This record gives sequence, structure tokens and C-alpha cells, in this order.
Amino acid sequence: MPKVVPGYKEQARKRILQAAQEVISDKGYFETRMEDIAQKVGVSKRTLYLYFKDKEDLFRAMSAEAPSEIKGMLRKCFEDGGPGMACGTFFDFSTAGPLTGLEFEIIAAASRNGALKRIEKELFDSEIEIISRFLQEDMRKPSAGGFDSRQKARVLMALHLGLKAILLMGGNKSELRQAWVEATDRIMKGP
Amino acid sequence: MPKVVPGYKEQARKRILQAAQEVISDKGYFETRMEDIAQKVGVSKRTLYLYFKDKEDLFRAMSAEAPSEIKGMLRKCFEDGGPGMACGTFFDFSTAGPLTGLEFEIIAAASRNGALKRIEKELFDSEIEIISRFLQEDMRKPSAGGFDSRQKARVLMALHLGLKAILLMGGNKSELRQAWVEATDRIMKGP
Amino acid sequence: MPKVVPGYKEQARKRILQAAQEVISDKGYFETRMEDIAQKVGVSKRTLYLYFKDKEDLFRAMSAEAPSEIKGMLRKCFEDGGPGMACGTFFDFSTAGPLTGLEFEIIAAASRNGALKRIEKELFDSEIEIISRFLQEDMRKPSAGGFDSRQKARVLMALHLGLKAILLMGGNKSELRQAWVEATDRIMKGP
Amino acid sequence: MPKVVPGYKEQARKRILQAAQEVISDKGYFETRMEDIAQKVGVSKRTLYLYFKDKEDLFRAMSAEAPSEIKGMLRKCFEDGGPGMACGTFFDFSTAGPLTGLEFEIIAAASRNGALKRIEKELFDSEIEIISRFLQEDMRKPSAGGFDSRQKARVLMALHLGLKAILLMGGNKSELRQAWVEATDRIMKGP
DNA sequence: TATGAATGAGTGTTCATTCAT
DNA sequence: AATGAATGAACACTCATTCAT
Repeated sequence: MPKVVPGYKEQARKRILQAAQEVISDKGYFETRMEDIAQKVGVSKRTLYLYFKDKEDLFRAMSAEAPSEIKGMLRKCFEDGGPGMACGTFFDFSTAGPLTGLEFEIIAAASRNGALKRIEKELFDSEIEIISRFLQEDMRKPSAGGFDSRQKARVLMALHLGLKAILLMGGNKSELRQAWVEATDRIMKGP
Repeated sequence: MPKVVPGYKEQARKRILQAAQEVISDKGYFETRMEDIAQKVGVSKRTLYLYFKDKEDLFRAMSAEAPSEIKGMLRKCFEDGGPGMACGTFFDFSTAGPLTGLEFEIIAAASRNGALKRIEKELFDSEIEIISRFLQEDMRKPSAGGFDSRQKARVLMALHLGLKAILLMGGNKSELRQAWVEATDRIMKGP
Repeated sequence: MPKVVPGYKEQARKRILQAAQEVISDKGYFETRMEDIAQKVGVSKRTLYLYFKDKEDLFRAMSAEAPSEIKGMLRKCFEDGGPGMACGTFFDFSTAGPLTGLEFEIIAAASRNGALKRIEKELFDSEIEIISRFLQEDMRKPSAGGFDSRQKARVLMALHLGLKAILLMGGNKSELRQAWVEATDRIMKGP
Repeated sequence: MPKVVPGYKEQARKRILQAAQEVISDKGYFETRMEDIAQKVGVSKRTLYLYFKDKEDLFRAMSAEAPSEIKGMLRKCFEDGGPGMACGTFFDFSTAGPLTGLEFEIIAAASRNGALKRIEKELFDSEIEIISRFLQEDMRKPSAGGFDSRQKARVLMALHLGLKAILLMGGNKSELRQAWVEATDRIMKGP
């Protein structure tokens, strides 16, 4: 293992976070042992503590950095894509991987943990920002009754989150996809 | 302690579940100790095991019975109330108590636990049933493009769940309420 | 193991403290494992935590209760015995058992731990009290120059402690005993 | 960092020992981490191992060299000073710095560690030697009853050590100083 | 000479759970 | 119906120490 290579520690850190996300997605935070993560990375348990103060710190970092791919997905769907396809595609993308409860575990944890709550809020706000910007471009007109693009973005995010929750409880995927497409259509077109 | 009173055990059980819900809402499942629940009920730890096989069993029972009040709320809003007020009122009702992540913790747990998943699915389906019945009555007309009342109900539930998640992360309540009212209006009226 | 016997817990606690004193005397506080103590008592490690919050708490309790035998010894020598023999006897008594550094470890710890310091101070003061009372009876006359019985008691205690330290470092016992007898004689008789 | 300077290693070693003494005085041997010492010196942890085999080796070296200042103090008080003032001055000198339990921790450790015990014994003996030489000069007469100057020196050392212990437990300094002066007077004058 | 990175071995502590009453 | 006492198994975390540079 190289040592003096600059950026090495940063990479190692990333690898740990990646492994953590996989294991915690799979087993849940509390049922995940530091050992599990260490094994997945291929280092000793002790090494994790060189990069993170404790388990919670690792979880926090993971919560903060993992969603960067979600934002990438949002960008791909909402910034690059055309208006019509954006929503359906987004649903497909966001439900493509293996379904895990990680997102909800983080939310539940955030409800009891100030630091995590702040992190999540910030991530959420930036997501709203991306979508909202897209919607504004798309419409170019002031929204009726205060239901502006930011509110619409919130609704989209909420709906999306809720549908994933239902999927997690065993909901039918194509059924839910259809509900999503139909609903987003109404929400975005307006009355 | 009365022993001969019939239904005593049932009552004691209820008391335990109630206490469990309070404590677990507050601290989270994994951070809640059997001790905590026992103390809240005012019995010894050992006694809990007379009513539930183990901690998970208790959690399962709690998950299954706690939502009965949610259904009551749904009934009050959607079966008894008129169409216009139903949605706003439902939002107000469902966000009235102290906000906890319990719901999402259960969802996350269900994603990894077959028994819990079945329980949650069933509860969810019955909730969909209630709302969907209301929507049908309200409209009395076949919905366009397969976006029938059941799908709408799903969308409502998902949106509601998602908005609660956002609330939990520190979202602004009145803002989200407005988003909810506006969105449900569009979803239900629909083209 | 009987459970409902009143005073049972108190006895168990005593047994633990006794074992702790033996093991810690032997190996030192930091090198003593909770496991070691548990084994000596014949219970599981976990059981220790039913009686003491943590290792430090156990150590504190041990420090506070173990010296009761020292006080007994003091009483036997200074209160019951006649003036002449008290000192020599006290030295013999107090150096009779196996020599350990426990006393000094406690003192070192007390210097960095307020709670322990208070405990030790109190014990020390009560020991001074016992000796000082004996000296007063013995002399029945006001001491010259403020070197009263309390001061003399302090000197005796200090000297005794110091000689034990020297013993611990490999000092010759009979040599030190003689030094003690000679010195106490001068201290108590006065100029 | 100069390498070719002869005596450089020796100096570095001294710096480490000095730092070790400060940190260990402050936190205690077992609660002091190699890291702490390294930080205090301003080198990496690894470097300490270039100078000392392991933690215990470092501690041993520290125990052996630190007291050189005590001997200096003894010389200043007992060899250079006149008889009358020696004792009071010695007390003042030896209790001037910040009070720590280090001395007693070393004693406790020595009681369980042969190598350390030998080191301490030797130091102690050389201290006795210094004082005893002073006393002999002072008196120039054979002591009565075997209570020779060496025995007196032992008593002085023991008393001094004991009083420091009492100080450490929260004893009153001026009270103890007075006790010391009074007692040493009686011990040295003797019948 | 010096060190960034890594780790094996081990500790205190916790908790759900069971025994015997 | 209820419980005081006890525990086995497990986990987070720590530290002195060594590799490779």
C-alpha cells in the first residue's frame, strides 16, 4: 500500500464510505458491525478509526457524501433531458439499483440527530434547487396561487420519496411508476 | 393487581405496546432498551417476556397495532368529511402530534424483514382501500387513462409520507401544507 | 444462590470488594481486568456491573471501605493498648501482611481524582482523630509550641506511610522498625 | 534537524524524558499515551521508539533520571546549608512545584517491578547517603542506641515522603510544614 | 534520522434473555 | 402474574507497536 502518494488518504476514505454504504444498505446501521465494513474494504477494523472518529461519524460522512450520485442523477434527468421524459426517466433511474431502506433509516436518524438533520436538510434543499431550476426554465411563467416551481419541486421530491417507501413495503413497481407519471404530469401542468 | 379480571392480560399488553411506542418513537428501536419500556409501564423487565417472545416480537406487535389510530384519522377525514376539506384536514391531523421518525424506522426495518413487510403492506393496502373508497364515492366516474381512484390513493399516501419525511428533516410546515393542498387538488381533480 | 435473603446484595458487594482488593493489590489497578476480579469472586464479569457502575466506581468503593481494617488496627494499638507498646506493635501489625503498593496507587490516583481525594482525606482525618485522641489521654498536658497531639498524629502517620514506601522499595524491615521505634519515641516524648 | 552534531541523540533523549515526566506527572503513567509524549516533544510517535525500546523502558529511564534534581535539592539544603535551616528549607523546596502523584506511582510500580525497584532503591540509598553524611558532620558523635545518622536520614526521608502523600490528599500545607519542622527538630537533636 | 499508515490483541461495557423463587 | 439476580455473547473502541518508505 502506497503511503506518500498525495490524495491517498482521501481515496482510502472514499473506499471506506463506499463499503459502508453497501453494508449498511444491506444490513442496516445498527446491525452493521465496524468489522463488516472493515472486511469489505479489506483493512483492519482499527484502520477505520484512522479515518473516522467513531461509527456515528462514519455514518454521518456516508450520509453526506453518498447522495452526490443522487444529485448526478437529478442533473441528468432534469437539467440535460427534455421536459416530457424527465419524470419517467427519473423514476426508472432512481429505482434501478437494489432497493434498500437506507434512505429511510437516515431520515429516521436525522429526526433524532441535529447534525444529521442539518446535513440532510442541506442536501434536500440543493436537490430542490436543481429540480426547481429545471421547472422554471420549462415553464417561464409565474405560477398561479403561490404554487411556484420550488413548491412543485418539493411535491415531486416528496412523492418520489413516498413511492420508494411503498415500493420498499412490497408495492408493485410498474403500478407505482404509472402513478408517478400520471401524478407528475398533473402537478407540473397545473390546473 | 387483579388477576381474575378477564381481559386483564389484554389490557396489560396494550399498556406495554403503548409504552413501547412512546419510548421507541422517542429514542428509536435500537436505542430503546427493554428496561426503558419496562420502566415506562412500571413493571419489571422480566414481565415483558410474559407478553412477548422477544424484543422484535414486541416491535412487530407495536407496528401492527399502532397504526389503528392512523386509520381512524383517515376515516374521520375521508369517510366522514366532505371532499373539499378532506385533504387539508388530513394533513393537519397527521402532523399534529410530536414528529417522530418511527414510521420511517418501521419502513426501513420492513425492507429487511419479511414478517414486518407483510404487516406493513397489509396496513398500507387497507389505508389505500379507505381513501380509494372515498375517492370513488366522490367522483362516481371511471378515471381516465387507468389513473383510477386506487392509483390516486396511492399517490396521496406517497405524497403524504414524503412530506412527513421532509418535515422530519426540518422542512417548513406551513410551506409543506400549502404544497400538499395545492398538489392534492390537482391530483384529485385531474383532467 | 439465594436471592430474597435480605442483605444478600450487601454481602455480595462485600465479597466483590474483598476480591477486588486482593487482585488490585497484587497486579495494580490498571493491570487488573474486571475479568480477574469476577473470576476471583466466582461470578461473571457482567455481574460486577450490577453492583458498580464501572471499574472506577468499584475502585472508589474499595478505597473507601477497605481501610476499615486499618482503623481497627489503629484502635487495637492505640486505644486498647498501653502507651509504651503502641508504636512498635502498630508497625508490626501494619507490616504483617504481604506488602503491596495499593496504598500508594490510591494516593497517586487521589491526586488526580477529586472524589477519591475527598474519600482519602476523610479516612486520613479519622485516622488522625483516633491516634490524636490516644496521645491526648496519654499525656494530659498542653503541648509545647503548637506541636499538639493532632500534629504528632500527623507526623506518626506520615512517618509510617513513608517507612512503608521504603519497605516497598526493598528497605530492610528490622532496620526500619528500629528507626520507627526510635523516632516515635522522640516525637512523642518531646524535647 | 542536525544530524552530525555529536550529542544530538543524547539531547533528544533528554527532551523526551523531560516531556514524559511532565505528561506522566499530569495524567499518570497508564493514562499517558505514547502519542501524548510524542506531541509534547513535537515528534512522531514512531520516533520515540528510536530512543526507547517500549513504554516501560521510557518510564524506567524517566524514573532513573528525573530524581537527579531531587538530589541536587538535597545537596543544596543539606550539604551547603547550615544545620538549623536545612530542614525547613528542604520542605519548602520539595513542595514548591506543582504537586503530583508521580512519586507514588513510581513507588507502587516499583513494588511490582524488579528493575524499577532496583533503580529506586539505589536512588533512595544515595539520597540517604547525602543526608546521612550531613548529619554526621553536624554532630560528630556516635549516636545513642543504634539510632545513627543513617537511621535518622531514613526517618527524615520517610517523614518527608509521608507528608507529601498527605499534602497530595488535600492536607494543609503550612500545618504540615510546621509538623515537619517540629518533628525533624526532635529527631535530629534527640536525647 | 524520521514518519505516515496500519494493525493484532485486548478491555470495558452493554443488552436481551433466562433461572429460581 | 411477577420478579430479583445473573449471565453469555457481542461490540465499539483503544493502544502500543511495526512496516515500508
